[in-house]
Amino acid sequence: MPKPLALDFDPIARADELWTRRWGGVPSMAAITSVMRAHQILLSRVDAVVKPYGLTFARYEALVLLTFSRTGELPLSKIGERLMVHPTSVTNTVDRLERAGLVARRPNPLDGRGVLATITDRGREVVEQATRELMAIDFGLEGYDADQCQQVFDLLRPLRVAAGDFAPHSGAHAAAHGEPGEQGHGGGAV
Amino acid sequence: MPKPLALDFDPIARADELWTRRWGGVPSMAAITSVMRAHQILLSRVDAVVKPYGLTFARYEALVLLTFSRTGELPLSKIGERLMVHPTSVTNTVDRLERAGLVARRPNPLDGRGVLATITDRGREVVEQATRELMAIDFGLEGYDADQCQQVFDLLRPLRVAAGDFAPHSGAHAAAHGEPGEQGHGGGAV
DNA sequence: CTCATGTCAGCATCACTGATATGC
DNA sequence: CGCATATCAGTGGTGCTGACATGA
Repeated sequence: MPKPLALDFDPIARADELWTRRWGGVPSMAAITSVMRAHQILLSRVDAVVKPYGLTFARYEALVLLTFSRTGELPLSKIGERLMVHPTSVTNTVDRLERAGLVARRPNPLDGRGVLATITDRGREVVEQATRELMAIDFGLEGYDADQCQQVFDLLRPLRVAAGDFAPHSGAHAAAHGEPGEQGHGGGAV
Repeated sequence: MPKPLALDFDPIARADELWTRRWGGVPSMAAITSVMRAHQILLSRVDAVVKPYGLTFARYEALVLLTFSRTGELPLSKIGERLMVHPTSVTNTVDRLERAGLVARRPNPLDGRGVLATITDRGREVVEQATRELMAIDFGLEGYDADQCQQVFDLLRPLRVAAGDFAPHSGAHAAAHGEPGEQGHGGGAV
């Protein structure tokens, strides 16, 4: 469980030393590799928790998003927009959830082209349970207090803004708050 | 290029509001989704830069690692260790690089079981060029100054330590420095 | 007609499991 | 012998392009 500790030094720090000698200081290299590795660690943790429910973190996020809607259903296009995933990925995600009996598809009565994904009762149960478990491990961020989590959010927010994810409206309200989301790691920006 | 701005609100911030109402405050949710999205943005940026060279960021990292070794060659096992990727992934990565003529394989003279990956002259040229381009865009972190990059590194380091990536040796030396690395997003820890 | 929505086929990358050959 | 070093086959998840049918 402790995992033998592969290295006796920080590989990112080590690489930076060599990098600096060769190409000069590049602080962004340490930052991006840190993000890459953090993503990998966190994803493997949450995926492991959610796996027994036949879910991946991406599918879990979609399910959560549905519980956030008043009626428990959303057009697939909305899902893709909020989760920032490619339309074809939404189709795929909903396919899996549907086959697992966690959501159902039905035509959008307001738009003949569209399709609504509706969360089922079983879907709601699964979300509740999985969420409890995920909260129990702080979504993989055990050891990080509220302030540190807030720092992560604040620090990475400008990147999302720069990528055009959303318009940083008037108030820096949200930023000064630090609020989690059901969003994700889906489609490509930039 | 500016990308129409999909949303007029921060989806992560929005989700947190709803999340808080439903399950109570969970600061880690905003943090993890921020990391997920940041990973996606950065990866798409660097991959785009490196693509013309027939590389992915993962392969680029492996190539850089080779240039860091005195002789320009490393056992595949070492590569996997430093890049934190699964052995089978290393085989795959080296396969691609070899087919592209950027590295060559040869048996390890010191260990009959092992294989060395050696960077070729062309591999060195490609690394130089790709690196120049990546540095020009700050590895996707344009807009982040040295201090902010350092914060990202510092903030995520405890997570890597907790995952058992390495033993945080005596001095907080490295941490107090903030150094980039060629590391990555390979195999799973935890 | 143009545009949006969703689906499908297909391709590339990647992580991992399990089995295997080889050598320490 | 047990263990380490690759490799190979196969699976699953994901992301994207291109093409398409349908309807606003």
